[in-house]
Amino acid sequence: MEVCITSLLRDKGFKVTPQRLAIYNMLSSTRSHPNAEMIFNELQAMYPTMSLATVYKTMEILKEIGLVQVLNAGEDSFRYDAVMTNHPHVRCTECGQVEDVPDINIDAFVNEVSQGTKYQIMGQQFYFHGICPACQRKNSN
Amino acid sequence: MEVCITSLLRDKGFKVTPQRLAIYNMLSSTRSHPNAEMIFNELQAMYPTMSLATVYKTMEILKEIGLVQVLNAGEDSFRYDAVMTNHPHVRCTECGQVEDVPDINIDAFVNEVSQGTKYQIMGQQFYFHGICPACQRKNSN
DNA sequence: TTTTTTATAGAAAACGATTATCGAGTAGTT
DNA sequence: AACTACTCGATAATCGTTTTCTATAAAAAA
Repeated sequence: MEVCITSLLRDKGFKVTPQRLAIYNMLSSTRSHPNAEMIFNELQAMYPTMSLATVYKTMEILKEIGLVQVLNAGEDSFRYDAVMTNHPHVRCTECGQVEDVPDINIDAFVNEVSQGTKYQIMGQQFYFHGICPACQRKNSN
Repeated sequence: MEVCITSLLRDKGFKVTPQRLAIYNMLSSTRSHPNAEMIFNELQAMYPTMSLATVYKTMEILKEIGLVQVLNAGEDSFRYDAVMTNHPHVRCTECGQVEDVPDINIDAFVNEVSQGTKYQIMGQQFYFHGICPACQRKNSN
């Protein structure tokens, strides 16, 4: 991982800095699909001088070199995901958490759309919203 | 249509105003999935005193009474659609236009996800991005 | 290792979409 | 017509994100 991001950055003419490694490591070791502010807060303890602008600029670079994808789950801020495989996400409308939708093969559906439209399809994003198990339990009490 | 929005507004305690009718009529007679500013610009000629804030406030109400849905196609602004059936959208990454994906039945796919997750699914949005026919032609020249 | 070059980090300001505030005016009711 | 509550439009505020600028750190050159 470390090697991967290091060489990828260098190859594209970007410098390898502690901040970039820290941001990518934090993102690739969580499943919470954090937004910029969540990443910033998480890194505060270890990197007290980290700037929110640095998070944004780093995400821009990581997106450019293909290490993260940007999620837009219908909120007012963007979330980031270091898992680059194309998978649907589901957001809880009560607690706001965003999770992966597991064990779903989207290829057949994507192919159907690709063939049914005259667009040259380059990618897609699927977002579901609903109520997560924890909030369902909370509601039934 | 006119009757529909009029009674729906009244039933929910909202007043029927020329601005609200104009905004809804404009939205329901286009396929361009405009954002607030596009709606505002479109109505400038007929309603020169229309405020952008009024567009936003009206969209909030129309969403609440179930006459429009909000689209989030990965841009920095929201788009609006007066067609309430759940259908995928595709955005051209070159010219930025957003179109409906026609003739696609998403029910089977939605059901598969609903059963595969522990969430109580309430809705979903599918966005594709690619290059539209016009831009493909433009590129090949 | 030292020097030189160039990109970067961080602070602060700028930006843009959206929302809130408020006073004057209008819709719907009596 | 009169009354009440809601709404419009102008403006300011908000908030996520981007830009600007300068000291500094990373990489290259010497």
